[in-house]
Amino acid sequence: MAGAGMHPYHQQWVSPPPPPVVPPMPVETPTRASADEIRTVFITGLPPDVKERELHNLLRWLPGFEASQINFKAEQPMGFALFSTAQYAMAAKDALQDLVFDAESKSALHTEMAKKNLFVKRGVVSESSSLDQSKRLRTGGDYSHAGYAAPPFHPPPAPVWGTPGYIATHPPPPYDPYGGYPIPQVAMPTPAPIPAPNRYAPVQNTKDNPPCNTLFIGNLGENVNEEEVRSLFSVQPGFKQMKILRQERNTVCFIEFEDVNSATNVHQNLQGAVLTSSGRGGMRIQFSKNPFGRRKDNVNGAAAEPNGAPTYP
DNA sequence: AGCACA
Repeated sequence: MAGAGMHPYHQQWVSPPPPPVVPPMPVETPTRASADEIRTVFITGLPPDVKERELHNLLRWLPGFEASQINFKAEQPMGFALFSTAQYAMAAKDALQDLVFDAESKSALHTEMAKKNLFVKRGVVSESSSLDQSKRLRTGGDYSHAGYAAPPFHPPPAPVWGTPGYIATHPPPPYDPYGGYPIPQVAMPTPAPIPAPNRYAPVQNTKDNPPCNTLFIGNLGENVNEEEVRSLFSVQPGFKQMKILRQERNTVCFIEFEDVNSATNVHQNLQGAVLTSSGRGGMRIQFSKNPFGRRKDNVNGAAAEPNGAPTYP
């Protein structure tokens, strides 16, 4: 017989308030937020030369994002990202997990919930008068997610692969940085579907030239349709101009891009692409011996210099 | 394998 007394259940049980959706009035929320719930994500795997701005610009698109900070004191930068609720933080943690932050340095993020919440001061950002840049906190600022602009991710312009057959590839999955992360559907201008040929054929590309901003297209049939060539290349990112050159038995083509990078992408992505009007196999794409608009080097002059000293006209 | 333009 337990003399426990009365059941302590009273109507005092206030149903827990729903997550803060839209407070009726802009109440100054005291920084000591909902007590102990952790709504901060701890981020490692950032490249050593990461800038706070870079992390901030990545995070600012995530729902509920409030502020971020990087601690550079440790050997490796440690990032902290504060969200308005624990759910948002956990969703963001999952969304960022293993995200390739920097393809160049191959750095992928590792995220976990932080041990402590990121402490947000009140006026922040602009006030820290240049004393210690590393302590400056980046807050969510004014860009709420209401106006959601296009996210800063520019999916790599991977053309929808045809079936290169010789490399049994699957079409790369559409790049989704949020990976199943529930974000409001926003009508985004479909990132220019880059037409790709529907067929690729193997191509032996022996002896190429050093990368440059101009591509040499070989193995085009003699009566390939220039417009078909143009419509394929002119939509590739970085395309500047092309020149088709009809020779006796075959046709070649030069394509200038804005930079070596865009040329290199096309060099890879469209290698072996089959044009219907070509009547050959796949096209062979090489880097041009001379970039567009540059005169061929004086072959029997400068190039023969034994010490390699270039001679200028 | 074929590399122009200025």
